[in-house]
Amino acid sequence: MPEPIVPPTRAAGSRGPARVGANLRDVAQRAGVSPATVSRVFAGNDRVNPHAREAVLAAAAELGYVVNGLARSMMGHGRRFVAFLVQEMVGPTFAELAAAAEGVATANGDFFVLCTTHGEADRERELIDTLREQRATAILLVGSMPTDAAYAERVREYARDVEAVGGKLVIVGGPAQSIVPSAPSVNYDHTGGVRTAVRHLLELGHRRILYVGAQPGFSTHSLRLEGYVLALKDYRAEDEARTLTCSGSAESAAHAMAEYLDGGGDATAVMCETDNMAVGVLRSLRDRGIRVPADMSVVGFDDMPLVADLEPPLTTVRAPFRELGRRAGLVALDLEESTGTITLPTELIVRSSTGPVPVEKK
Amino acid sequence: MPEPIVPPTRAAGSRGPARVGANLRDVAQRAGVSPATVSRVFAGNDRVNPHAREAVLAAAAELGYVVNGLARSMMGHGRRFVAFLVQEMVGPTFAELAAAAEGVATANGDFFVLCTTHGEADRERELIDTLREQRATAILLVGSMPTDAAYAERVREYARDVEAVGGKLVIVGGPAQSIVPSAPSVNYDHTGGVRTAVRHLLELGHRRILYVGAQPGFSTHSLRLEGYVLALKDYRAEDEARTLTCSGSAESAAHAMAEYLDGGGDATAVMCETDNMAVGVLRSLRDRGIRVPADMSVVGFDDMPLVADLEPPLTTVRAPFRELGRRAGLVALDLEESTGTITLPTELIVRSSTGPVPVEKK
DNA sequence: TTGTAGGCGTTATCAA
DNA sequence: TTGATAACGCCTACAA
Repeated sequence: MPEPIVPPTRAAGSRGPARVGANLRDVAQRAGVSPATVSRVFAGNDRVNPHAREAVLAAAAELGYVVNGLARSMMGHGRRFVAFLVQEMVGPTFAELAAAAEGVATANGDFFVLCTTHGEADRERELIDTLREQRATAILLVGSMPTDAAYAERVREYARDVEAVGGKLVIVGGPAQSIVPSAPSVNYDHTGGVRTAVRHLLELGHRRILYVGAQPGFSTHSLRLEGYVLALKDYRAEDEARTLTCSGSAESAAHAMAEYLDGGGDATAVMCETDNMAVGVLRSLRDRGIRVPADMSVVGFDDMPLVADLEPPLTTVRAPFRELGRRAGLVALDLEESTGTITLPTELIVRSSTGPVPVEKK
Repeated sequence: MPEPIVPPTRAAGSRGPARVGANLRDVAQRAGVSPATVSRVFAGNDRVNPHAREAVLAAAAELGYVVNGLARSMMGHGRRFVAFLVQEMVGPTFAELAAAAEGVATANGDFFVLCTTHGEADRERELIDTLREQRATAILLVGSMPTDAAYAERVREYARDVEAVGGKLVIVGGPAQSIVPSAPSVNYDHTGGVRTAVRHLLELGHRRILYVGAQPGFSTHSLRLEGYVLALKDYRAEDEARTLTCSGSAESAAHAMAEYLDGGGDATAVMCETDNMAVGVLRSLRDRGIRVPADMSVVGFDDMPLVADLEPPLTTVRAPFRELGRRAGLVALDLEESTGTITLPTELIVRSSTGPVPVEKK
């Protein structure tokens, strides 16, 4: 007959927080061994008498004992956790990137914490401070970032502060070169991707190619725009450069494109900084009866879900978001050594939204 | 002239883990006060002499002191965290839902931990155990779940175990009724959404309406299919029921639909369990030159991004994922009281993929 | 208002 | 192999 289960003993004259559940000492007492032995059993590797081990396990089961991970962490033996700091939890880039990084962390028995900054600097700083309090193993700073010197200095400060509490800052998908000597970064070839896409248009005979972008002063914009400029130079067509700026949403791109067309814009092809903007551009074109690609070619960037199902299916640049997330996770948890910048390649996916330049417009 | 900064003192004969950074005692010593005073300064509310406070703050700054959140949590005064358990970090439902729940947690100064189960029961159990170790404040079990009794029992076990360490289990977007007496649940009206959509088709004159679904034995399938059945009954058309099953991806839906059509299927409209399946169905229809909605009407569910940009724009049911996430976060952190089931309404978005039944086929 | 002392739950060391 | 003891960094009741 099993003994009645005694509620966890509360130390006499206790003044600590209210206890919930049993602790290691409770188990030890019930099993008739010392706390150290119980610890050894649950830590795993240590040699402990099978007889004692069994007693401990039985007592633990009866008491519903669950190791306290917080206490373990305080001793430096707990699970680690990586934090993922992103502007918004949306867009094509987010899901795959996060999923891959999470996969690495979880597979390693660690945690994945998700935080959104909404692009606000104050919030970003607050989140980093909070994460420092919790002794985050690593912080992944993800996405487009301001390219000015002030922000670079800010990031160096983040890195310094995070390192001061034993953490690590990793820059993901941001500027081309790490802006912090001590912080590793994982990135993909924004510039090369756009360059290849624009060269594709040039090879089809286009010369008057419009670039539709957003967020001047941010890394994604600068890097991708640079690809456009380089491609034009490759074909000695730099004089034909023309650009349009919008806020980044499909709506804003549609609006900007409409204005461009109504203003007599003469481009025969459009390179969009993101698929989202390409969707807006396509809308605008459809509204005006301009056929794609017969009258105008359109290229996007990201290869987000469903763009292959648009009418016409969108030609776009695919970035290796899954691999990016995986590598970022690996670097964050010191499963892959890296101090510099890792840059992953991009790939042009040619579908049906691009075609030869219209003859009458050549 | 500032005194040289002394490295954190390591207790003589220390045997604990390697220390990193300064602790409360270091600050106290440098400021010439007791640890209790420092604690009071950083805890915030306590009354402490402005003079002493200043000294403490100065010492902390010099030492780069950062409160140890882990130690705080052990005392029951740390930040809390809610864990989000989902099968996959993809799909239309995920981003908005997670973003909203994260927003609630972060706004409250708490954390948001993300875990994917990949639909594996073992992994789910492991994750919950790990989360119990870390004393998660709440665990959000998100998405479609098996409808069998064994799984219900399993979830009851989860709830019991989580509660035993002071946590809380919240069921989000799953079965219609909470399957655990003690666990609150937050859901939306799957059944009503499909029922309204199918009634919309019936009102347009359709009778032979095909239902395309996935994952029999899971809650999302059962609940949505039930809406289809009810709508047919509403119009005394239950004899016209016909269903198709696929794995859930657009590809599988396209394949299933192709087989249906090639087999002489005579439906004039299709109700798809998800937008993803609708995309596949549309592909299949386009391949065969079947016009939508002239020859066939199609309805989806989820209103995922871009379905308004398909050709034709998709009629679909929108679920309030953002609100769902917000409420789930609120309930998880006890910011909203709820023990039963919260059910949010859905909305039919009529676009251009649905139209009157073709005359010759009536 | 401040300091002292004891406790939160764990693990490492050292002696038995 | 086991147990006593002392950390880890923090909070709080109580006394001063």
